[in-house]
Amino acid sequence: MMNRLGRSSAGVGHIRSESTPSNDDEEMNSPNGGLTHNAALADDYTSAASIGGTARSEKKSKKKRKRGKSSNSKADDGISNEGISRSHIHTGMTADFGSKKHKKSVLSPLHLKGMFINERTNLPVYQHSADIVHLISNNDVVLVVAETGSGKSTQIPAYVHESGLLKISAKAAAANVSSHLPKQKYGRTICVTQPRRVAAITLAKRVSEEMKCIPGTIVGHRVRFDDTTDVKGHNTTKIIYATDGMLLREAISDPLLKRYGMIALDEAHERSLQTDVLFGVVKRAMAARKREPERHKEIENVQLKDDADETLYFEKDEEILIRMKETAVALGLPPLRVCVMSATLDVDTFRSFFPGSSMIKIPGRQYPVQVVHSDQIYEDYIDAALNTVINIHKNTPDGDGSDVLVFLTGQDEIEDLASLLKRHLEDLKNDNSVDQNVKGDVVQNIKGIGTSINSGCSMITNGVLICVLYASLPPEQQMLAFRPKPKGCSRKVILATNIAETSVTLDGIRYVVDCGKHKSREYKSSTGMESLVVSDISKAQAAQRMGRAGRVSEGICLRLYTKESYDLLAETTVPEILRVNLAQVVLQLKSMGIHDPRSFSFLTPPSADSIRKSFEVLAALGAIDESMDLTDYGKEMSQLPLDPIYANLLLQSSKFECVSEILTVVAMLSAENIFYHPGRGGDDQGGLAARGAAAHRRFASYEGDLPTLLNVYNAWRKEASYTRTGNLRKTKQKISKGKSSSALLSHGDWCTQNFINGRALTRAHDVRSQLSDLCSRLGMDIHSSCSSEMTTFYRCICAGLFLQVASRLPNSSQLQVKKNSRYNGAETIPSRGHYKTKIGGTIVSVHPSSTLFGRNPAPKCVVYTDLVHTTRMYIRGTTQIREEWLNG
DNA sequence: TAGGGTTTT
Repeated sequence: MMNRLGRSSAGVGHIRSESTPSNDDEEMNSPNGGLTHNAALADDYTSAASIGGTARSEKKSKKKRKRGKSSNSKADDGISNEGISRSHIHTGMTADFGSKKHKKSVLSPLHLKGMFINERTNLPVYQHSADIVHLISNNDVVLVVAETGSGKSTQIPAYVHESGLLKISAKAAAANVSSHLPKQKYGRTICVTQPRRVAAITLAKRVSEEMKCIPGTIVGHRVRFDDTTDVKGHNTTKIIYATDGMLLREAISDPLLKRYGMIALDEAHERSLQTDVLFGVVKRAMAARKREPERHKEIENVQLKDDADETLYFEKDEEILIRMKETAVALGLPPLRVCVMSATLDVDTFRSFFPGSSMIKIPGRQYPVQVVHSDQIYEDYIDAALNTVINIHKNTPDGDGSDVLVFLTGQDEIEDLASLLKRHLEDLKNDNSVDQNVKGDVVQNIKGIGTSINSGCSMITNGVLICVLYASLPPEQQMLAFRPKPKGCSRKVILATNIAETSVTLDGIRYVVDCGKHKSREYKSSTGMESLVVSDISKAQAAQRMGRAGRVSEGICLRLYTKESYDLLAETTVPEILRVNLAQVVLQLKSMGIHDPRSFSFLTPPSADSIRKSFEVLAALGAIDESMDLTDYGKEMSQLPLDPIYANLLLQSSKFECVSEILTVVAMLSAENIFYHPGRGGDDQGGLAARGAAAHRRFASYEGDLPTLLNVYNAWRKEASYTRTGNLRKTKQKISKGKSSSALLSHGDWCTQNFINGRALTRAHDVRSQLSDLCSRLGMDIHSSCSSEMTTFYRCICAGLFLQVASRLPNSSQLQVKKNSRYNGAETIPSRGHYKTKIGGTIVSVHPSSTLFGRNPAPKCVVYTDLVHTTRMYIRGTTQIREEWLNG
């Protein structure tokens, strides 16, 4: 840390302005056709650019901005070079229009009902509204490539709805098949899927307002614990914004997705696990609802080997598709239209997945962002980030719209940089003799967050508010980054993980500092081992980070890596489906009637090994039988929105008569980040880390982490009924209607005192209620409890997690270690404190966050919830068991 | 001796 302080002159001084990239439209975010927000900002722009420190870069940046326009329009044309249907931005015409003449270029404003007509017609997407509707009406699949701010997510569903397209096609379909059918009830609704809850909720709200309807009538959202659709009756909501996981759930009971006439898969470029699975599910439904009687060529991406079983399964899947088609015909289902909405141009992937799809590109409404790469490779990017931020602060005007967003990989780095920045800003203050009273004023002016200023890592120094932002930070401390700057504070510097890439939006950011790294989860199916590794981001992520500087005005993105390093980055992020344990996905697919997930049409097929491993787990849990068919038990498991391991644990609890306790444990495991661990990295004012640890110790169980989670939940509930009895009763009523309890059960003080994440606990509470309902429906007695008879509880944990057992190694033996490992050249180390996993035989240690860490004597045998590789191999979520329980 | 980010009838 000290060496960082001592090297304050390095950093941005070495960053030079890059010449305009001529063939890379990610580099410059264009001013778009007809929208000019940029001209007036030229002065600010050059002064900001001068942080490079040379007259050369100033001149270049002016030139660059000019060239940026032309280079971008070139890039737009470049799309058609991808071999996709040609799309001209200014007309929106595409070759897929075929012979039909296309006259109207936009929907008449009269077509747009409700409020915000001006706002709606000013959006870039409006210029293409008629084209989009036309494309959607004439193609099964339309790919809309549009950057942030184009209005695609709010407008396209509304255009389709307002055009009456789905009504017409439904009627037509009914007429074609059997005219005696009553009023068409299928295929009338539009579903827009989102990877995140918040997005689904806010989009639905916004579109309701725009269409001047009460939320839940024509437009509604459907996310876990919160469903505002169909308030007026059965299937009355016509535009549903749902999380993709929610639509996936729906597909389990209705693989034909009968209700929907169009499904829009938004944020497709993010390639989240659920969106990826949904691609295949939607494609299957589409194939089944297609009107042409082609029956045998629908399933693609099949890699058949000379294996009788696999052929058998393929035939089974084909039979199922034929049955789905028969159902679709019998019900008169109209064809399913699909609209894929993506911000990046990974068109080859989408195109080969949906052959014959057509595409349209719409400009975003982003201000241009100048990208500056560093001219050297930094070994210590925290140091480089520190100096870059200090240089920005010293050399650019502050005030509104001058905030800085720094992307780092994790909490430690963030806290580290926060304390370094604080010290440097204090030094600056002493140098510049800034008004010493400012700091005091500022703290007084932030109402309701005084405690966070003192207790967290966020702080105000020299008129600069340093905010930290990462997922496990309690919400009240996250809020600091979103609130307007307090009086007397001229600049905000936000230090964030990739939570700020997509999950949250921050206003007023002008400078983005990007370290070029992120932490990502990887999964090895061979060992069942997860690892969390720091790795390079992709170009798509770099563009996403850059875009955060151009939301409200022109911005600057400073990359702490060279242009050469940038060029070597992968184009897109590895899809999640290639990086995670697929047991739950495979179970879901099986329960949708897909016999062999290897024949399932994945956008990017996961490795056969990964699927085989999932099969092994499902077989071991009894979810599938020898012929790989779903068992009754497997069907029950698929009803529970849990990883199959936990679904099994929960179902086992009936036998042990401790359903109540296991419900709690499983719900707590579903909610991440229950414990808040403050201030390890930064300077720890008032011994926060120690206070946090002491608070957590009060809940610790001698037997391990799962009983500890039980203790936390029970303590929280006790607190809840003690302080808020009235509200709690209300909450229960609310939950029974399927609504979230988060508004009423926060228990902020209790959580703060105990360093517990209140939001996570509230979520666990919601999950628990949902799981209770589901268990009741499965005929379980949800009130069955072992009360103080904890041995039954541990036996149940053991029966549920029997695949995740590790035994202590004898203390006397020695372990071989790899050369150049952290053990300083030693070839063997004492085996003390090490465990060996029962399956896979991996040598692991108990994770330091576990209550069993450092316990003396260490338990002989444990079950664990996670096997992770970080700095070394760890088991987390450990609980002591007796080995003999494993046999019965 | 240490936890990127989502999400599920």
